[in-house]
Amino acid sequence: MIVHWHRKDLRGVDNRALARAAQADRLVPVFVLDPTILEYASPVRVACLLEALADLRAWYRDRGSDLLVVRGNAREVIPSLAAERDAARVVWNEDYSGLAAERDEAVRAALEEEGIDHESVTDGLHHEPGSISPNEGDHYSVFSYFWKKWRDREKADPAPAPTTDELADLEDASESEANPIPSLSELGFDEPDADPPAVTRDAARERLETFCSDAIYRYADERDVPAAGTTSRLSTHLKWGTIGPREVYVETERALEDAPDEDARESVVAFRRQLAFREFYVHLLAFNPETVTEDFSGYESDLEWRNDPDELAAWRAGETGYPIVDAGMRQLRSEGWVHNRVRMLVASFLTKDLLVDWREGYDWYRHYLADHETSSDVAGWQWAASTGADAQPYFRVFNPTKQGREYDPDAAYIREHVPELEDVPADRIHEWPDLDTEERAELAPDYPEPIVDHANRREEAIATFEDARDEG
DNA sequence: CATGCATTCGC
DNA sequence: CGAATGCAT
Repeated sequence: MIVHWHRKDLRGVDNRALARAAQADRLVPVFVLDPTILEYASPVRVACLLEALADLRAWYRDRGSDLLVVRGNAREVIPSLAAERDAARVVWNEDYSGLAAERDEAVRAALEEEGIDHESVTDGLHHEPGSISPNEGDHYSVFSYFWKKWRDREKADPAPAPTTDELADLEDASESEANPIPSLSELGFDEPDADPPAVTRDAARERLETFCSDAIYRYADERDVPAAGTTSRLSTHLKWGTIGPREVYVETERALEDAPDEDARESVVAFRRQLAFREFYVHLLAFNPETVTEDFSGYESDLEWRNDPDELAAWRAGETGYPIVDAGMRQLRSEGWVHNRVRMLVASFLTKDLLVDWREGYDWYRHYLADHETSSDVAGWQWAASTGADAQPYFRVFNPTKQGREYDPDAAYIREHVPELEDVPADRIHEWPDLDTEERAELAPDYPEPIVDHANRREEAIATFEDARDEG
């Protein structure tokens, strides 16, 4: 038999390593709850993980098999489990992010020491790092060139799910009873603040099919409007692997065929472009693992971050007095998810207006986002901070007031997340930082005063970045 | 408000 | 080869 080690591929359908192994021998699926990995987790993410595990276990049990859930260090658990069951091979799907890549190297070494065969394949993205590259060098650092090649390259079909016959019969295995999926508190985590949508196969398929039959056709026009609900919301499923990238792409092909007009077709392509962004960032991190903590493109001298603890606390709490910033920061806590335009805008506010080191923002996202991916979040934060691979110019600073007016004209998104402003008219909300203090107190006595003046802070930020550029 | 990246052009 | 071009969530 072959051991399939599940990691960020919590599904039986469209799972490449699983499908390949199934052709060779009976499968024993296993997931390892590794304390060294859990150290970097957070309540909301562990809650998602446990839900997805329970769902996957049920999927296997429906097929007369089971998912073994083992606690311990993967480098010990995987070889010993393979040896105990006399497995011919251990297979898994690649994870290119820093910590996982290190762990996998250690597991490979341990397996080799035991003389156990192993194999890993690319599954979480269409084109693996190194496969899309410029004429010279191993990866692109500018997205548009990457996109041209990604878009035109042929995509694989979804991988078939293993049949009942291909799965090891684990129905009576005492191991299954001996390794119940632990609870959040058993793993030492508090209940999360957020209550994110279900991380299950049914929820993932439902989301994908709903999105690809309707909203995808308006995606190009509406994706930047947080109140419109036109984004796919597939990020959490892609992160945990409750949906496979090939499944998603196939639905975009169907959507393209069914598209009513040229605008709708372009909209489908606009969505694919976002799928490509995700893969672009995986490549960037795979070839630049140090950028998890280091600036991608450094300035001549270190950036003089202000790092004011009170301002950071206000940003975290969603109490900055800038309505759309606060809406985003509160959505983060309540949903474990934030609309992407708002992610960019709150990131700009933290790194530019408040001049707080992007790593602080990254850590906060890492704690609260159910869909946190090292690759996407590091790249996103560094882009916002103008330290990224394809950084926005340092002098480009989001204007939170303009962004609010432009993308949330009716203030529906703001009001949904900032109840203090529920009864304040949209035009007042959008000019909030420019109103008189008395008027603000009258309109929304419980809502905070703006903690900074954006115009001043913008100037100061640009000056700070210029200083870092010139000296050295 | 710049600059660097990736490609294509021109010598 | 270097210059010119197009372009950047």
